[in-house]
Amino acid sequence: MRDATGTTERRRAILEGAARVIARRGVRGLRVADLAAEAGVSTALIYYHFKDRPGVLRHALAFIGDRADRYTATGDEAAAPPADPRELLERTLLLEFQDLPEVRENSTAWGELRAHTVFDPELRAELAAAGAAWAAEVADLLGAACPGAPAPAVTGAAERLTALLEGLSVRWLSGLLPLWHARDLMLAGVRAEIAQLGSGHSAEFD
Amino acid sequence: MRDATGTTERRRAILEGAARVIARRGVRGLRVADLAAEAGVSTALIYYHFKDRPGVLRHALAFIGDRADRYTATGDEAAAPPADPRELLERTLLLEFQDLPEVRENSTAWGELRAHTVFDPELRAELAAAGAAWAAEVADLLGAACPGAPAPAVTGAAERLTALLEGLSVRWLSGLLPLWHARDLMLAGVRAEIAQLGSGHSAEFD
DNA sequence: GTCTATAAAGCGATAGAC
DNA sequence: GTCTATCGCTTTATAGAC
Repeated sequence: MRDATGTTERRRAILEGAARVIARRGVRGLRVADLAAEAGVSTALIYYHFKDRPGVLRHALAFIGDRADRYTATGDEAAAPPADPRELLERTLLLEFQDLPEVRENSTAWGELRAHTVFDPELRAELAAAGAAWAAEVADLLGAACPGAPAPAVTGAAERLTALLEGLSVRWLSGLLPLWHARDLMLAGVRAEIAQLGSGHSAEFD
Repeated sequence: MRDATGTTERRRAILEGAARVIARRGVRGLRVADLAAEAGVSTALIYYHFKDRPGVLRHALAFIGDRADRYTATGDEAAAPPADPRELLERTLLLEFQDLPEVRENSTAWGELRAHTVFDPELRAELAAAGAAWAAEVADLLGAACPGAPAPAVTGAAERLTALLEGLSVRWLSGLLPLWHARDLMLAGVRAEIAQLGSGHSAEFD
């Protein structure tokens, strides 16, 4: 029995365990034996399904990326009324600042993926693609919030907001910044960028 | 023979090697044997000088932190004329975006330290202290650039700028963002924050 | 597909000579 | 202070039974 992504249930259980172990110990702290214990299987089964440790990592990070897409996308159908574009943007960005296991797992894994790519370019392509998609989504929302702003300025602002988000996220996850403070700083950052875009000067060029 | 910091030359050579290895493989990728090869000494000598692997890491990170202070501080005496506060701020922040071995080593180690603290709080205190000092320095420069701005708004803007800097830095170091683009985005971020501070609205509160 | 058992390698750390 | 040699634990990965 396979689900939509072609993943058997056993494989899925292992990948869910991997997400939990990565959130707890990091990508580089993941031990195959720990993962086996977490998922309630033998180490041999993990090698059977994923070939080797890098294989586990690749699939786990893809799995985590899919999950993130899903909870990002459900902003549409869920909760509150249409709302204005700015509020929609703020709500989307704040989705990353919630003290829920799934959000922590995704954010932690994402940060790990970035940090790991500094030393090992192997996953760079996937990271670039996912990051570009995410920045484009933010740019769309931002463009809707600032109808008159020139496109390059909007793109730049979106890149800054996603970079800011990750800078704040790692501070929160490492216990250096309380969650509420991270959220406040994120919101203020959005407002500063929107004000700049609305003022008619491009933030990108002199 | 000891230098000003009480470090023998041999110890210093090992720590410089550690900075290089950390820049190449990360804090968690540092192997004592690799470091020994890099520094041209035996592994035993490393244990003789630094007791164990965490000891190497502690001293290496302190060493790297000192070096960073030094090149941050030399902005005063060096190069160009007094310059206005905004330009001084911009120059200070852009110091972190240079393709020089020492800067790469420092930025890489700093990012590693942050990422590592997500999973191991052991170094959290040092990280918090260094981060707070850095944010305060940025806040001072920012305050000088925006004389009328309320202190809490300046503090918040400084926190965002340091978070943005690290978010951009990791993208640069992982090869996802060309250096010039990271620099442009950083400058635009500074300008957006300054514009917001100058406009009279606090970015921190509604 | 899944397990138990184990080989093989990696790595931190120490002993002891010089 | 510095080296060579090695110990012992941890971790990846495979063999082979079921």
